[in-house]
This record gives sequence, C-alpha cells and structure tokens, in this order.
Amino acid sequence: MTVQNSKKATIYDLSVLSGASASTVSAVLNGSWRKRRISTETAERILSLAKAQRYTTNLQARGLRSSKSGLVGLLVPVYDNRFFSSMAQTFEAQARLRGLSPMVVSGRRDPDEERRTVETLIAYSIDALFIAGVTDPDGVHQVCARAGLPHVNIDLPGKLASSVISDNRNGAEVLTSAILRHAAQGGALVPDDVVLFGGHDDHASRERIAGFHAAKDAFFGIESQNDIEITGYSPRMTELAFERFFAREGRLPRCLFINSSINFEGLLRFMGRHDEAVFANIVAGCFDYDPFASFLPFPVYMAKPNISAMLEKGFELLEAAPVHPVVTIIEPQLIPPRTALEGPLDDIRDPVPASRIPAPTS
Amino acid sequence: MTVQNSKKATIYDLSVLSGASASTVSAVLNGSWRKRRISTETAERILSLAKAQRYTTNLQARGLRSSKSGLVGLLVPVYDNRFFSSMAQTFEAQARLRGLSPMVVSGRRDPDEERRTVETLIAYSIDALFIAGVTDPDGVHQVCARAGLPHVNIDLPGKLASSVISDNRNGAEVLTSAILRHAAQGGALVPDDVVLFGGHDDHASRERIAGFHAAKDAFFGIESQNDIEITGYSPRMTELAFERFFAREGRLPRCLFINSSINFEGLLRFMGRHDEAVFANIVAGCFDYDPFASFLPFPVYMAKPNISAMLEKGFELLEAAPVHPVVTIIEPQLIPPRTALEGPLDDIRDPVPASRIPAPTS
DNA sequence: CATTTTTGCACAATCGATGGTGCAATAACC
DNA sequence: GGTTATTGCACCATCGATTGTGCAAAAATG
Repeated sequence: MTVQNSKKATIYDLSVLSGASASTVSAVLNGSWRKRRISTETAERILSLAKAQRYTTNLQARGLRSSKSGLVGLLVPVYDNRFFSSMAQTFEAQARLRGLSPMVVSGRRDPDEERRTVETLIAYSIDALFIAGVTDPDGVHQVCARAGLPHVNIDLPGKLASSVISDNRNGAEVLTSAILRHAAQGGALVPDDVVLFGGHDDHASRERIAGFHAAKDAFFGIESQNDIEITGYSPRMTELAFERFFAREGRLPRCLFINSSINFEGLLRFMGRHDEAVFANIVAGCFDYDPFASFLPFPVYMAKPNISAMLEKGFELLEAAPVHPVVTIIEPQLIPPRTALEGPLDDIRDPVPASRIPAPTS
Repeated sequence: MTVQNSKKATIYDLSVLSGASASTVSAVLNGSWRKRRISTETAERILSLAKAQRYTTNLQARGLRSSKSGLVGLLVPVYDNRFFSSMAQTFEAQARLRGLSPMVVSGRRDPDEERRTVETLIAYSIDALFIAGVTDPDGVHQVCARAGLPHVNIDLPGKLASSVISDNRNGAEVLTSAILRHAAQGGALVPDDVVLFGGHDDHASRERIAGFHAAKDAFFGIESQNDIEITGYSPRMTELAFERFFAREGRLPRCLFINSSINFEGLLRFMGRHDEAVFANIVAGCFDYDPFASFLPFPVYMAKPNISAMLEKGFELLEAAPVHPVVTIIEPQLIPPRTALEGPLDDIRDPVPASRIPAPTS
C-alpha cells in the first residue's frame, strides 16, 4: 500500500520525500555514495524510500549525462538460423553477466543497411559493438571509428579492428576428412565425388575452401579442381547450384561440403523437389551446427563454431583494448551425425509439472 | 574534406556554424520546421551543414526530453529456435518499417528474469512492448501497466492486455488429422498409437491438447485418454518422456504429436541414443515449423504459426489502443513433410558471384 | 502612411541524472 | 580553547535535445 501515483519517481521526488538533495539521492542510488561521504543512515533511508516508491533510474538521463548507455550491440546478418540465433542468445547472457544491456540487430548483408543500423546504435550511445557476419566490415569499422566506438569482429577477419574468428581452415580440413572417411566406407571414391557448395568471396569461404582442398588433396594424392560451387549466402542460389549439378551429372556428389547452414537450406529446397532415393548414398559436411540437420536421412557431419568462446574473447578484447588489432582463432568442434547437443535452452529452468493435465472442457 | 574533428556534432555546433539558434537547428533536423515557420532557405542551409558535419541526433537526449525513445521491445523466452528467431527477424523488419528501433530480449522462462528484463527496457523508456512466450504474462503486464507502457501479447492469451494468438485448437486438430491419415496408410491404427508429447499447463498447450483430442476422437469414434506426456518446454524433460515411453512400451507410438520445436529437440536427443530402426514407422506432427525438421527420416507435418500476421496485428492493436483487451486469433498453416519454405533469408540481397573463385594460395 | 497580420526566428525552461566544488557543523588536535 | 581536519551534504552547471512563448522585421491591408 505504498504511495503509487501513476508517474515514475525521479531523484527529485525522492529528494523531496527524504529531505536530502537530489545529488545525494543520485549518489546513493548509483552506488557512489561512499566516495561522496554520504552517511550510511542517509543512504539506507533513501534506499528504502526508493524501494517503496519503486524508483528505477531513467537510463536515458543517465546515459545523456555520462555519455554512455550500458548498451552493447551485436550486429548479425540475419537471426533466423541456428548459428546466429544461438550467438544472439549467448551474447545476451554474457552481456548481462557484465551488467550490460544487449541490443541485437541485423544488417541483412546489405552494406548500406549495415551502416545505417550501426549509426542508429551509435545514436543511442551504445558502449561497444560486436560485428558478426557483415558484408562490409571495413565500412562498419569506419562508422565505428568515427564515433570512437570500441568494436570487435566476430567470425570475421579484420585488419582494422580486433577479431575473433573460427579456425575455418583447419575446421574445414577436419570436416572434409571426416566425410571422406565416412563416404569411403561405401565404396571407392574419386575426386569428382567430392564437391563444395556455398560460400562467397570472403575470408571465411576462402579459408574453408583451402581446408577442403587440403584434406581432399591429401586423401586422393592429387590436386583437385572444378569442385567448388559458389552460391553466396543464399538458399535460393544454393538450390539452383544443386539443380544445375544434378541436371548435369544426373546425381548428387557422394560427398558434399556445405559452406554454412544457410546454404544447407538451399539443399533442403532441392530435397523438397527430388525423390529420397537421390540422397540415399550421400554424406554431407556442414560448417555450422543445427541439431535438426544432424538427423537428416543421410549422414551429416558438422563443424560447430565455439560461439561462447568467441564472444568471451570478444569481451576480453574490448576490455583490454589492444593498441594494434589482434586476431584470435578459435577451434570449431567436429560434430558427428545424429548428435543433439545441449544448448542455451538447457539453462532455462522450466517448472516440471508433477503430472498430466486434463484437456480443457472445450 | 569536411571539417571532422573527433567529437560528435551537436545542434549547438551547428547553431554556431550556421548562425541560427539551437532551437532553429533542432526544428530543422527533426522535421518540425515547417510548423515552426522556418524559411526553406534556412532549413536547407542547416541541412547541408548537418550532412557535412555528419550530424546525427543524440537519441538519448531526444528521448529524455520527449520521454520517448523510438525503441520497441520484443520479449521472447529464448532465441535459439526457429520459431522465436524467425519472430525476432520479422519483428525487426516491421519495427524498422514503422521508424522504430527493435530491441529483442529473452526472459528465459523465468518469471523474475522476465520482469527484471522488462524493467530494464522500461528504464530505457521503450515506447511499446511485444510479449511472446513468457511464463508469467500477468506479472509482466503489471510491470508494464505501472509504467504506462503500451503492450500486446503475442501467441499468449491475455485477459489484461490485448493478444494475438495462433489458433492452437484448430491448428492442432488439422495437424492431428494429417498425421492420422498419413499413419493410417501404414496399417490400421489403434488409439494407443497416437500420443502427444510436450506442453505445459498453459493456454497454448491446453488448446493444442483439445484440438489433438478432437481430431483423435473423431478418427477413432471414442474418447481417448492417457495419451498426453507433459514435459514442459524443455528438451531434457521431453527426452526423458520418450525414454520412459520407450522403456515401457518397447517402441515409439506410430503417431507422435509434438507440442513445439523445443520439445522436438528432446526427440532428437532420444534419436541420438537409439537405432534408426526405432523411427522407421512413425509419423510426427509438430506445432512449429523448422525447415530441417521437415526432412527428417520419418514424415513430419508441421503447423507453422503465421508470425508475420501476428506481429502486424500486434502493431495495429498498439496503434488502435482499444479500451478493452482484444483477442485476435490467427490461423497457422499446415506444412506437409519435406517442405523448405522461403523465409526472411530470401529477402536479403546477397550479391551473386559471377564465377567460381580460386582457393587462396595457402 | 498608420495599423494589423504574417513571417522568421531567438530565448529560456525542461527532461532526469551526474559530479565538481564549496561550506557549514562536528571532531580531533596541540 | 583556539585551530586544523574531517564529515556530511547541498548547490549548480551540464549532457543534447524539444517546445511554448515572445518579439522584431517584413508584408499586407485600408
């Protein structure tokens, strides 16, 4: 039954109610009161008053005054795949652990949109930005640099800012070896049976292609070629690439390296248009992890980037603020087929019902 | 080669540079200048100056003054499944269309965390909140109500605030009919072959259970019972429910209704521990859509909530601000097995490479 | 030409918090 | 008991925008 009239309480309200000045109230509420030699009595009085009045700090006002905001941004291309949504989830948890408020936005792989989006974040005075999966890292970097905004690249190489990236080269090599070994059990392979789909002219793709070739060349003992179908990060283009291949060869390659889960969705579309028999004998490797993909009707190996380690390292880099850009490489994890890993979902505590519940009386 | 010293330009800087007063500059920059009878000349002069100086509005200052922020929140339980991540993606697009900045946060199905998270959003003076998939809608509602924050429930029923929900009842009925029909092709079914896994004591689950029973009862002509395995929204609990069932019956039910993709992940974990033969003869229905799930080794029917329509309606409700809470019901879509729908990913314009690219010279 | 109207803008208060500075009252000290 | 230190807090400028109000100068009107 505390006093509760519609509007939100401010430090001035508490100031009047407590008889203390606004600056005293402010100091008490933001924790700087010891430094300001406010007596414990006064502090406690104000704190209990604040609780009674349900005071909460107006973060826009604080942010304006201190030219900070407590916001950290994460820029991703899109949310709706397991890699980036899982990154968003982990990012949120890690940001909150550090007392920051996460703000996740997508740039949709459009350089203009990426820049505009970041500019909006800057207009809200965000304190730092994590940049993941953008088309134009340097453009974004410039926007950040102009605003003096600390930022790190995640899973992107950066000459201009520090970066944390997956070991695409080695991860792809390990992944390729795994699918080659698996496929070889089904009969002798030839180089033409092993094809990479997806990717782009970006650092990650180039590294993955290099790893793919390294493993393949080692396996066959020759230098392979004409085995890369570039599609960009587009399900549609990937689907078309599969259709082209299929029209040309009358079958899929026995051994598929798929550059990312987004490209994998292109394969799904292809699957939707073709008989299951087409996929009876293939083995796939995908650089990304999706639990449902792991249980498809053919063996799917995946390389799961260590998102949590990448973000953790990203926060460290922001705190350390090295003078020169630093690149940190983090190993992805090879996930064998039919594996459902635990994830952020498992941390949530969902009440476990004691018993079955009846259906409603319709 | 415009003047560009490190710090950000403010209206005062532009005021000095332009010879106009700060209020004039402000009016020009926020578009209210016609109303304030600023001459077009002056406006243009200031606008070009602003461009040259790369002026951007400090949104914290604006927000403080106008006690708005341009932020809209979306509260989800978790991001990392296709339903909520797709919702986040759609939400972001729709918010931006309306000139708002989306802020997506997760409450992790913890009533306390939900409230705290919303309080943080309120502290940033968000303008409106979309509430999706929370455990304690009424608790969140109270927090919003106290702050005078407009809000709508998405896919949640609400007596206290307006809601947009999927037609869980009918969607489940249609979904159940579909899997029954499919499974019946594999031989005569008995009621015990048809079981629902997942869910909770919440509105959506109750409705889905009702729809499930309606379809099942109509199919068999009797009232069925003992066919619901409640697990909460937890992969772990769902896995255990499958293990229990399997230990008891020595097989899975031929016809599975899975309450959500989160519960489906529980089935995946079960799958990881059992031979493929266990799944040879089953048909699944899942209330949620995930493209990868659609291509599992057994037929999977899905009911895809119409996220975009729900959010659209949510924005309408916020604008209309009806005096009494309104509930809008939106039909989900039945998705047959082996279907890879297009999604937000397809809107992004990813440059299509002209040709194959070479691997890097390692 | 005198008066009213309109145009074009400047002034100043304000949003809610922060933090440097100053100043009484009390305590400590010789 | 007089002087210096310390304690405890209030005052006030400030962050960058918004907006109600006021007032000259120019234009319109009779």
